[in-house]
Amino acid sequence: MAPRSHGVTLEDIAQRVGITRAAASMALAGSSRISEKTKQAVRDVAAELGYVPNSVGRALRRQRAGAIALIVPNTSHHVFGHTYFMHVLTGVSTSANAHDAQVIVSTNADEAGGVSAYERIIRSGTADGVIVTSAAIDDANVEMLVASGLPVVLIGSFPYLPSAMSIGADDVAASTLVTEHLLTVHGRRRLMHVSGPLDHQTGIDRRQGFLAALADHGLGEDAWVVEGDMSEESGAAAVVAALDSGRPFDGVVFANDDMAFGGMQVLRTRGLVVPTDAAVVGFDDFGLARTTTPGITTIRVPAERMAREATDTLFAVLAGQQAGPLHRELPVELVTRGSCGCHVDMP
Amino acid sequence: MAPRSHGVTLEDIAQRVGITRAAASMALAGSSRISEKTKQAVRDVAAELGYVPNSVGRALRRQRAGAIALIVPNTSHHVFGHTYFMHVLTGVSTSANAHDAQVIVSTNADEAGGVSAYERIIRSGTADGVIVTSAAIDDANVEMLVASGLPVVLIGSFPYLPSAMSIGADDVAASTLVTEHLLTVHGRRRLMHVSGPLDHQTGIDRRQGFLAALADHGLGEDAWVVEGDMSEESGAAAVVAALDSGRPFDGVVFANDDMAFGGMQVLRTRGLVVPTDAAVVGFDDFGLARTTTPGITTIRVPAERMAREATDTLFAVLAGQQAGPLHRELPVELVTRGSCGCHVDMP
DNA sequence: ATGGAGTGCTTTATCGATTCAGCAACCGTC
DNA sequence: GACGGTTGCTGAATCGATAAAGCACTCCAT
Repeated sequence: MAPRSHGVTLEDIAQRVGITRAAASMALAGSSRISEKTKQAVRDVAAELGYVPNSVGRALRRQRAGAIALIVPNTSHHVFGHTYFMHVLTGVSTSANAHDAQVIVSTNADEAGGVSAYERIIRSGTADGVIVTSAAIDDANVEMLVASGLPVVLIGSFPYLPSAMSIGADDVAASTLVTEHLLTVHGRRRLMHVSGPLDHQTGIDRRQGFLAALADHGLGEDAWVVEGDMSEESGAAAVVAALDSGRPFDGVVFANDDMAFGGMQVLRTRGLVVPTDAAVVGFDDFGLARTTTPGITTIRVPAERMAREATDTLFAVLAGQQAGPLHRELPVELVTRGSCGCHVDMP
Repeated sequence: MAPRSHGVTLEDIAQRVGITRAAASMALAGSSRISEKTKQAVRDVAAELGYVPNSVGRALRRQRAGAIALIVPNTSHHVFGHTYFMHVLTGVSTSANAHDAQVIVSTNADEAGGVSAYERIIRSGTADGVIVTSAAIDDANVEMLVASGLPVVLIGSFPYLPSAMSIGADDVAASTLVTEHLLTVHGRRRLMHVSGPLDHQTGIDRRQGFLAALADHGLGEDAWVVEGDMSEESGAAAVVAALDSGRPFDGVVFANDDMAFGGMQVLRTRGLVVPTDAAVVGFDDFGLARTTTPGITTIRVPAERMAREATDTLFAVLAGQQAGPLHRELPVELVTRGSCGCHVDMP
């Protein structure tokens, strides 16, 4: 690559003002050891030349990059192409802006050389800390990263990593809540659950919430759970298999909205009406659930807020203000729409 | 902030092997001036210590950051929360990964001090080049950035910036294509167009395409165009106003899918059936159009590919392989669904 | 045996910003 | 008028990696 077009350095300013780099630096930093007259002169010249401190030189000297990384494991590829990620990015970006830091978005694409992207980005000094989202349970990299003592905050729940910092949502309670809704408000009794992948805590917790609700109603005996992968296709496939099995059901609790949408399409194709023949509920409310017909009753996951608070926490760690491990779970909200029978859409 | 936990440096390796930093550096670089034996020793120690080159030191010395920035103007705030951005990020990220570069995502949030975020990020050496997306026509920062000679590639069409590099889609032809579809295939004659904001080239071009199609059919005289802002709400508002005006129409060409969705909801609320009473077409196909009922006939904009090619071009510029200005327009594709009358959805 | 070409490293300088120890000049004070 | 204290800067070192020049030493050809 060709070298970057040369910028204005402190040296340029110093020469113009007739002082040294060091003095110019102190002047711009507002040191009390520099005369007001010189400070003003330096500021004037800096403005005139359009001086912007070279962040690389500064980072080297200060031993911190002024940037944080947002890492998305490639294992959960569907996540990167998902609306969820936008919310996360917005939250991370908002917090980072408030802390004058850059955001580096990184996928865990290259695994060569035994050093994971997680480690590489931190050890290389490119970023001062990391936000990790949608990590699988068996992702050894996350464990390694947390164990290494580098500043990391995870988005999600990681009960098997007690020393990690994380901000999640109360998936279990939320899933119980939405299942209860079908049981209590709509009197459904034969529910199926299409779970997320069970190597993600989200998949486990949402299934757990479903099972807990059934148990509360004495329906725990023969709970019906099918594992999906959060994709629209897997939701559709689960419903196809359920219909073909002949086992009756009057409601389906999907672990996310994408699968719920896929399932609803199959139901419609088979001539079944949602919610009359089968009520449907989803999870996430990242956008899709609002736009389908009928709208999908779901749990609103505050992804942006989770990301923002995770990032705020990361900056607190970087500032030395956050000591021990910390896990927060943000409250979620039930959003009722047409798919459960609550609101009848327009004719 | 507390200093970053100290990493392994070349000095550590050099000491262990019994050579100097410089030799260690050359060894890892594979220089022919270092004996095979020493090279192997250095590689072994580097692996053992988990050495990762400090990207800041390297960037300072090499005078390039090894990172590019993706800038989204805050003026078009709705864009950041839009699915479009995901596609762009995916494309940029893919190309950057292939070039071993980091991606810095930046909003143009802070405008303080007269130096725009655009300039700051480049002048500070944080990024070697910039991808700018969704810039408004009157965004002086983009002009300044392009004029400064810094490596920039724009996503979109910027006919008023002839010296800029850009990759866009042929919005005019595409809009003509989808309008033609309503005119020719579905025999509609009274079309309304809800445009995007006319301070974006996209808004102008899509309107232009609509008008051209009407003119081709001798309907150019009293073309009906309303300006929206690409939001669902503005699409809804445009349809409300149209219905209330009493002026009859049998089809609406929206400049994007969000507005089409908003419009369709209003039509349904007013008891009108899409496409029977009014055909609807959108633009973008970033996800929404596929999930509504009926599905929205639209133009598929290859956002990810645009972003990928824009980023590839940026790297070509950085490598000095791309000289003159360049503007490419990628082909778009008509995707027919239920909202125009082409496919009847399931009962 | 002597100059030229390798070979394999070391030394030194550099990138830009920042920090810390100095060091003049000047001030007031007893 | 010598002395402590301030004011306002300079000089040098540092962060980590790397490029270029330099310097021993070996080897081969003439």
